[in-house]
Amino acid sequence: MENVIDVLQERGLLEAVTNPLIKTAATERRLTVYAGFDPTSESLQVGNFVAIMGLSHFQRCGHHVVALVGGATGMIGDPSGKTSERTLLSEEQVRFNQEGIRENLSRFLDFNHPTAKATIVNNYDWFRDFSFIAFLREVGRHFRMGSMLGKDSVRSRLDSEAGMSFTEFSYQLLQAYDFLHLRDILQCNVQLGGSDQWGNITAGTDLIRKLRGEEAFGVTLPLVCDRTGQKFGKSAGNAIYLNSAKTSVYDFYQFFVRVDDADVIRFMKVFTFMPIEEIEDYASRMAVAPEKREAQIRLAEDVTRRVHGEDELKVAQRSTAVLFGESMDGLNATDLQAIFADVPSTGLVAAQVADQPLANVVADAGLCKSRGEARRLIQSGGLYLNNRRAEDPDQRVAVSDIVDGRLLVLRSGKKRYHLVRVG
RNA sequence: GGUGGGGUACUCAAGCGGUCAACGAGGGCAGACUGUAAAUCUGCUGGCAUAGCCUUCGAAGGUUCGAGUCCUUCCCCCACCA
Repeated sequence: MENVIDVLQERGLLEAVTNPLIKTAATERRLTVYAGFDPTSESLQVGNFVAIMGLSHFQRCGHHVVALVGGATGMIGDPSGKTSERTLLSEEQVRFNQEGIRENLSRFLDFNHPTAKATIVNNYDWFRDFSFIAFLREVGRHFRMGSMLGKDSVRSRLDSEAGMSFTEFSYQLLQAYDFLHLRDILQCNVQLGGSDQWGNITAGTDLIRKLRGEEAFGVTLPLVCDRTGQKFGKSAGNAIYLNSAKTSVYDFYQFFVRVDDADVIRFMKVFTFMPIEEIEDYASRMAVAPEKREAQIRLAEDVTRRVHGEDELKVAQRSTAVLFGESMDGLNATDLQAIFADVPSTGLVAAQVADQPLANVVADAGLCKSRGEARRLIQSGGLYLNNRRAEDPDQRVAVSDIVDGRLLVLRSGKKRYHLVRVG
């Protein structure tokens, strides 16, 4: 069995460890590692993928893994909303989101593995009945102000204009306690997290050392950014989700197809299990013929297959072939519907479409935020109706534009498609 | 609690009573070019029934023919002091 720390390092997935002894520990015994996920949405995002891959590598190397849903910490983290209703609603929402997240995770972690077990827990379960007074007496007293204030996460906030509330300041105590609790109930001895989690993780290892006299480990993963320094996982300002109801398989696939040359090799190492040699092979071929974008296509294929399955991948690939290929003349509504199955779509009644100003239809369909924006898009030549550029901002949708009386294909720019179902 | 500074559009940031839907920069969107690229150049970037109208400058009032700009109260943030 490979050493998981070596594997992470080789793939550029290792930022730092709290204690180098973890490397020998990883070969000598079966570790139990946990990573936390905030249930702020019913679906994880591509941004969470790094941590998932991290856990996955641990499990593949024979260690136990624990995915923690931050039901309690998630509630603290978000200060907006109304206090009285919020707690109850959030609890339901968190339960709901936990299922979505569990579903996401089950595609990557093996919950039925005979030896390397995977578990999912929710920290709300142990924080719910933990009173503030009890928490201060049992946990708070072990934390020193000096070290709490010394954390980068705290200092940078205190130095900024935004400042920091006590609630946010206390967050590190909650996460430290999570680690301690998981150590007690599941013999968890490693915490995995993004590099921004360093302070929270060391708070946990310190607490365990102090109260249990044991050395627990922390491993941080690099924050994955693209070449422009943007945090990975956003497309046009929207997060890319792992759940196809929130981000269509087509958009998901396309997101990876469009990865920049400068990032694609690194992303292959991070987001796939492809052997390093094979990845290097793509790197050398890309150096010769970058315009073929073989690496991007392979990356998109690999990730889409693992997240959404073979069948969904095929549909996305077929859609891509048509959408970036020929004109759509000669295709009927049924063909189009199949091809555009994964393209975002909106249902509108016939009266909202036939003989209506194109700009209104575009706005109503949700392709643009407002009619004014739709008009500007048409004026700048960026709007296509059934793959033909719209020329006039005042033009109306002709009945003959509606394919088989059922469908309208809108496109903004070169690649953002939107389907209107007329019914 | 005291003193001082500050809250302007997605973000940063101009704005010294009318010429402010609000300079500029970044970001975003679109066009040309291209590899569904990068770089570059160009246009747009509050809403609408778009030569016009409506709603915005922390909140609410007030002064004024007219307020993002002046006054009052309140809310929030920052710094220093306690």
